[in-house]
Amino acid sequence: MSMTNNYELYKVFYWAAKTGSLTQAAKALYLTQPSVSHAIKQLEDSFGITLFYRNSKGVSLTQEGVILYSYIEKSHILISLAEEKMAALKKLDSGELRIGGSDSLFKHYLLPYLEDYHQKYPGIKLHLNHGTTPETISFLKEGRIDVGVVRMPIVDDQLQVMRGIQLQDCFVAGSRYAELQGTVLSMELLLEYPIILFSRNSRVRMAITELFQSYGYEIKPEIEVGSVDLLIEFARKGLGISYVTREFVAKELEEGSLFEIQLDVKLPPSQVGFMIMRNMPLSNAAGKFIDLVK
Amino acid sequence: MSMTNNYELYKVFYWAAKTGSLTQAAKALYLTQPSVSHAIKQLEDSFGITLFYRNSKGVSLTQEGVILYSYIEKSHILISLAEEKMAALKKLDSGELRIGGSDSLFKHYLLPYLEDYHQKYPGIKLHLNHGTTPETISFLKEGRIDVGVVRMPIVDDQLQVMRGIQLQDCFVAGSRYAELQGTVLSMELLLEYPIILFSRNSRVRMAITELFQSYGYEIKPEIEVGSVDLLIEFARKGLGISYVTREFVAKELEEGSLFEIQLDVKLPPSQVGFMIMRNMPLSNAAGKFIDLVK
DNA sequence: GTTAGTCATAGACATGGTCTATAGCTCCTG
DNA sequence: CAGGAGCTATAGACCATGTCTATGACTAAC
Repeated sequence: MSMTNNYELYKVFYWAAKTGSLTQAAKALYLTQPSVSHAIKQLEDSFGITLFYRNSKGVSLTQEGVILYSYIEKSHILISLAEEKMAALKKLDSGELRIGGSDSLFKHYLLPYLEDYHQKYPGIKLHLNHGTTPETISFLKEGRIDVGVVRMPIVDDQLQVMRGIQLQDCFVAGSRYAELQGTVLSMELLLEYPIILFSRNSRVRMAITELFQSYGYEIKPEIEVGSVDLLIEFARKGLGISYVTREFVAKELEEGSLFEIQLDVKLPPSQVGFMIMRNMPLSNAAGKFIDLVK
Repeated sequence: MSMTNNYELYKVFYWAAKTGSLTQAAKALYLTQPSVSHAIKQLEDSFGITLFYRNSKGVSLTQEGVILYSYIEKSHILISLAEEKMAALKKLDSGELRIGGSDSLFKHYLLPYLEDYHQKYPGIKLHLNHGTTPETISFLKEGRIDVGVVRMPIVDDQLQVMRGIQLQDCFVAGSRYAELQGTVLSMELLLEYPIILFSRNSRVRMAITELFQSYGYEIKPEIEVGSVDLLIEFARKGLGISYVTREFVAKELEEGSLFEIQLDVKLPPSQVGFMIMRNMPLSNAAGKFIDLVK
C-alpha cells in the first residue's frame, strides 16, 4: 500500500516552506491563508508528522519538514522546468522537426523551405533523414520522422498525402552530344546512346523503366549512380545522356552546360508529395512546416 | 505569469504514460477511466499540446509527451522517495535525535537509556552534543538539539523542564585519607584538606561554592578538572578530596577504592532535568526518547 | 458478425477544497 | 500598559471541480 497524497498539497507545502509564511504562500498561490493552513494540516496529518513550527512571524520547518522540503524542492523545480519546456514547445522556441525523404529532394526542392522554416523558428532542431521511399514510409510508421517528402503516387491508407510541386523529368546531355540539340529523338534512337540513370531502387528509375517497357523497349543504363549531383556531373562531362528532373538542372540548362533532349513521346511528370500519418496528431513543429510548404 | 497546473494532473499523466493505458492508470489511481481521460485532456489543453496518441490498444506518448514525461518521471520519483522517507521517519526507521548536555551526565546517567533507545530504534541516528548548561540552552533555542539534559534548577519560560533522577553530590577520598573514614567533618576542617572540584563554569561547582559561602566559608580547590573521570581518578590516587555525584562513583564506593566523607551539614541534592522547547512540536524521535526516560 | 477491449463525451452528483468570519496569539509601539 | 498589526487556527457555509455513470465510437481479434 503506497501512500499517495494529493500532489497539489506539495505545491502548497513548497510555497509555505519557501516563503516561510502561510500568508505569503497563499498570495503566491492565489488562495486565502486558511486554505493554505488547511492544506498544510492535511499533509501533516497524512504523515502523522509536524512539518512546521508556527510562530508569531510565520512558520519555519521542523527537522522532518526540512527533509521533506529537500525532496519537494527538487520535484518542484522539475515540474517548473517541464512547464517552461512545454511553453517553449508551444511557442516553437524549442522542439524538433524530423523529415524523411531523398537527398535530392532535400537539396533541390526542400532547401528554400527549410531555410525559411529555420529562420522563422530558430529554436527547432531540424533532422533530415534520407532514405528510399519505402524506408521513409517505414520511418513514418515507426514514428521516427514526422513528415516524409517523396515522389507520388503513394497508396497507403495509413498515410495522409498532400501534393507538392509537380516536377518533370527529362533527358539531358552536355556539349559532347551537341549534334542532338534541336532535334527530336525517338526512343529507339535514344537507346543508341550511353544512358546514365539513378540507381535501381528509386522511384524515378522505376517509372522510366516502366515507360520504355510499355513501348516495348528496355532501357539499360551504361552508368548507374546514387546521387543527382553525379547524374548532372557525368552528363556535363560527356559520359552519356542523363535522365534527371528538369527543375534540378535549371541552372545548367540556363547557362548552356547542359541541354534537354526532346523525345517523340511525352515523359511522365512526377509529383512531389508530403506524407504524414493519418489519425495521428501532428507535432506543433511539423504542423507549422506543413503550413509553410502549402 | 507562470503557468501553474494542478500538480495532481501530473500524477495522472505519470501513470498514464507509465502504463500506456488510461484504463490501467485509472486502476492504479483508484479512479474511473473517464476521470483519467478528462485529466489528460485538461493537461493537454493547458499546454495546447497533444501528449498522447490514442490507439485501440491504449495510448502512447507523442514527441512532446516524451519530453514532458522525462521531467515528470523524475519529479514523481522524488515525491515517492519523500513519502517513503516520511513513513520511515514516522515509524522511527529513520531520523535523528540530538541531545545536548554534559559529558558526565551522558556517561554516568544517560548511557543505559541511550542504549535502550538505540536498540529499540536502530534507524535513528544519535547526536550527543556536549556543552555547559547555558550552551545547551542556547543550542535548544537555536534548534540545534531536540532535548537538553542538565542539572536543575532551570528557570526559563521558553523551556519546558521535566524532572529526571535526583542525584546527591558528596565528598569522597581514597585510601590516602583513610583516617577520615567513619568520622564526621565540619566544613572548616574539610577545608584543611586539598579539594578537587569540577571546573568553574559548571552547575555543581557553582552550587557547592554558594553553599560554603552561605556558611561564611570560601571553598578554593587545590585542583580543578574538566571531567568527572579525572575527579574520580585524582581522588583515588590520593591527590585530594573530590566533590562528585555519589551515583557516579557507586562502583568505586562499592569496591572500597573510594569512601564518602560525612559532613556535619546536609549537602544539597541535585535534580537532573530534561529540557525541551515549550510550544514547539517534538520530533517523533525526541518524543519517544522522552517517553522512555520518564 | 460478434465480442471484448480501447478512449471520448455528456451530464448528474457530491466530495472536498475554498471562502468568510472570527478567535487566539506574539510582538511592537505610542 | 493598552492598542494595533502581524501571524496562524478553527468553524461552518458554499459551490466549483473532480468524479461518477451511462453511453458512444472505434479497432482488433476471433
